[in-house]
Amino acid sequence: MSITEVPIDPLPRSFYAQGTVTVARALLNKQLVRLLDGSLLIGRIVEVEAYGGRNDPASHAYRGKTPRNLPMFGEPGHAYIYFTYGNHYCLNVTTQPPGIAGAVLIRAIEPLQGLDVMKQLRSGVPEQQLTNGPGKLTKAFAIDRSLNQIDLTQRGNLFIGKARNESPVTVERSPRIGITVGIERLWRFYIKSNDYVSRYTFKPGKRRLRSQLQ
DNA sequence: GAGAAGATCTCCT
DNA sequence: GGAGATCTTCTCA
Repeated sequence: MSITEVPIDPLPRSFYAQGTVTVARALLNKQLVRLLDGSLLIGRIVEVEAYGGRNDPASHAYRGKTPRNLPMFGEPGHAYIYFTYGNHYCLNVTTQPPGIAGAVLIRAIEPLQGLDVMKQLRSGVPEQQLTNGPGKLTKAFAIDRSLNQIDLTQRGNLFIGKARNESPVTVERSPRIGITVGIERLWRFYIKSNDYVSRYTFKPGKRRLRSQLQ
């Protein structure tokens, strides 16, 4: 399989240049495409979270520009991939015009193609748990920092496209998961009753003090 | 330079 | 449901 044979066209830059919450909602039901050593991996996006800029205390961009969050301030439609908790990568797509921070975290996808490769990369976990979490999906799709800032509007090794026969879905919203601030905003969006959504009960982040660990 | 926190996952009880 | 693993990033002195 070469990249030109993939039957999905990348979403245009104008799609990502909209408001972050608008893009987050619109990304549901779109397809995440990964070309890995000749294998094609495809998953349907079923859960996302929107993160803003200086006005969003839960966002990496809240305190301004840093080396890590630079992609959030750049051109829309690029990948922002960061490493967290010493173990996991998280995949975001950048939104908003250059200079205005915004990104959408891809929290869960439904595997559609390339399941054998995903199972290998995830050490044979059950199918339903292959990609039902931000750290899980990046591992199943072999997404790491080498793909940070990649242009998702081009037919590269990673992009997001629209299915030709996209069926309508019911979207639900909730507070974002794993954060301790900004939980009053319902900026998490997911497809109702989908088996691959990471969780259906809201759980805020836990603030752990080192002194409490000892 | 040191200390603290973290957009998570998995194992164990 | 709780806690440990693990290490990058950021803040503060």
